[in-house]
Amino acid sequence: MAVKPKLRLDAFLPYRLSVASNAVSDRIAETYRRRFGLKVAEWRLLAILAEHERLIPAALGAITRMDKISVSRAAAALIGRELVAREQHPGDGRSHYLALSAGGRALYDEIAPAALAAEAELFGQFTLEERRLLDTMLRRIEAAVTSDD
Amino acid sequence: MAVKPKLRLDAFLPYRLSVASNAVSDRIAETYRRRFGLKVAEWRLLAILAEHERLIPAALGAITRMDKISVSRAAAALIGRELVAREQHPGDGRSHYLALSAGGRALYDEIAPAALAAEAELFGQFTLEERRLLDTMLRRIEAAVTSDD
DNA sequence: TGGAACTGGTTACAATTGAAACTACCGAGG
DNA sequence: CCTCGGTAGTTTCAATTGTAACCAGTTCCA
Repeated sequence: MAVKPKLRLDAFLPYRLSVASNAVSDRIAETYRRRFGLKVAEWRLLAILAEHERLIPAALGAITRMDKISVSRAAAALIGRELVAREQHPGDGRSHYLALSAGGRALYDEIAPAALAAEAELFGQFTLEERRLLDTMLRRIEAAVTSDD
Repeated sequence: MAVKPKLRLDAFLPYRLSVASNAVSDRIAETYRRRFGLKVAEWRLLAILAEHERLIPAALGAITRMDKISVSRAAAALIGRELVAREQHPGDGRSHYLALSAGGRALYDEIAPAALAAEAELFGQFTLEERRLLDTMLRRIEAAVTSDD
């Protein structure tokens, strides 16, 4: 007869994942907020725009897995602080490009080391090998969720 | 000269962790909500109370890592549906015990297999060994965050 | 024993977030 | 062309969440 697997919340992987992730997010969000006045969503757009020259909001959403409302709001906040600029989209009048301003680039250059330092503090206990493994596992989990929905 | 580590959001572990965790949480939360009308916080209290006979709200908070307001609200919802009952606390008049009612137990018995099935669907691709490794890594991350704050 | 400081839990209000409707625009088919 | 279905992004309104104040009740110590 099959063993009936018993549920224990403490050993329930979705729970463990959530607790660990929230702990990390809270900690890092606090850094962004206190030191730079940015929310996580805003920081993500900044980071992606730093890697991409210019993008339309939909592309930002696809890359960061944020829904379009969140992108819209985060972008509005960044534009309000003149960290990001809007540019006309030549091909499609409904959309527009977003790109870092000089100030946005400067802020990013300041945050990036802080972000890497925070990561190092939290994940420094892991070997490079372990980090790679964790990265791979997290991507596999993501794939499992998004595959069939 | 040292290599200057460059930040790429896609490879940034806190980001990967957050994306994976949110994907899993969203998926599972949807199950609880649609099928049982429970929010994640309520489900957590239910699960812990199923393992513990009776607990005071503060203990529930400590175990589930929820703050006392969330515990209070989730408990109120469960009591409203008569899934959980309040019992007097003999020693301290400010507090009280919470315990599953018969209905709460019955609902839990129904949800537990669904939760395990959801876990199996998302993490079934991992070997037992890998799951143990993931669990350990997540606990190490948690410890790193909570150690020095 | 009688405050003063503290703790557990709840409540009230503000800020954040999410869902649905809306506006402006595009693009295909008649 | 010109309408109709669809898409990009924004706005509005409601629900959720977080923060701060609050009310017992308890503890400590004069």
